[in-house]
Amino acid sequence: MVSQRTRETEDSETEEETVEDEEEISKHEARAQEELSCPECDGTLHEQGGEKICEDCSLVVEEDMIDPGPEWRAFDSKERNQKSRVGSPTTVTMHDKGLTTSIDWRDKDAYGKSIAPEKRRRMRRMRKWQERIRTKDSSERNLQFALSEIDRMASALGVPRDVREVASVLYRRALEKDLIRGRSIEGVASACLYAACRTKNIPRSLEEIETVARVERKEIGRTYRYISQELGLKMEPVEPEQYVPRYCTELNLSEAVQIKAKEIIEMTTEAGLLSGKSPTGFAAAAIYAASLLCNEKRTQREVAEVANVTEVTIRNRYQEQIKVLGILD
DNA sequence: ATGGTTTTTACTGCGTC
DNA sequence: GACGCGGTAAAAACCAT
Repeated sequence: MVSQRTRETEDSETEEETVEDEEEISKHEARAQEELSCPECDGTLHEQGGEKICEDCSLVVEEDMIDPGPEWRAFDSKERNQKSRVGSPTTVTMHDKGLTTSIDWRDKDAYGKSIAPEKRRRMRRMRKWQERIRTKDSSERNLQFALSEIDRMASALGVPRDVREVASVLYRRALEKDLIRGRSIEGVASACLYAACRTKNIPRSLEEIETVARVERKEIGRTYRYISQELGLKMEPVEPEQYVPRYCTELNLSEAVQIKAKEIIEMTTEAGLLSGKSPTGFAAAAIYAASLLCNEKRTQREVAEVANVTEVTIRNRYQEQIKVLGILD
């Protein structure tokens, strides 16, 4: 009831020196994107949340893209030179951040010559210990399993890599703070992924997470709330707009409907209808209404299906929305 | 634990194709 | 008659206290 949305400026830590370089980077990105244009209207494509979206008509051109960019961030050109690149980048999605030393099993030296017998014994011992250290204790194995689970689920949902990284970091922090105790690894991993999606503005609803997770929604939600509180994650409520492009493409609706739906959401949100309501249902109702207005009607059932809400919810939101809109138009 | 709010479940009636 | 749609009541889920 009091969940009126708080528009906070998040991440307002803009340091002066970084600015020009950030610009340079974004210019570079823009150039890369200009080569591609929308098949429908030749508009510029814009990458957002693992989806390629046309800026003009909001058509989702490509989903589940692979993020080819570097996983590190460069804050100035010096740093960028340093970081780009020798060897594989470190990644938090591996339990040892991919930094393991691996010792060859062959008893040969760097020139391929056999190693003297007395050294061989030493090598063998080192190898053994290396393996022991790699998966040191239960928490390491725990992490290993959890991170592979996060990766599996993220792949199944088709979320980009940076989200997985965030999820991995969250899991590590949860583990450090000993928040896993008494909870299933699966549950915490799912919750971390859900949280990561939200922080990265790539909305995947709990329902969607549930389809790939091995735990039920209730537990994911409960665990999510717990860890987000314990880790001090400041989450803003999900904006209904974020669901619009995905739902619309799933329903084969045109860009006009998307724009209309977003309009409806904006106007009705102004009027305070969103407060306390589920963003998915809200978006679904707006899409339904927009589909009617644009003569591309979809049934309530169809919309309800893709949005994972019931028709009743759509009806209720829809009624409220058109009531407000009726006064306005 | 409790109470208030929202969503879901289940069911009914009405109009249309 | 099947289907879409609107409405309702009761159960379930959710959330803050």
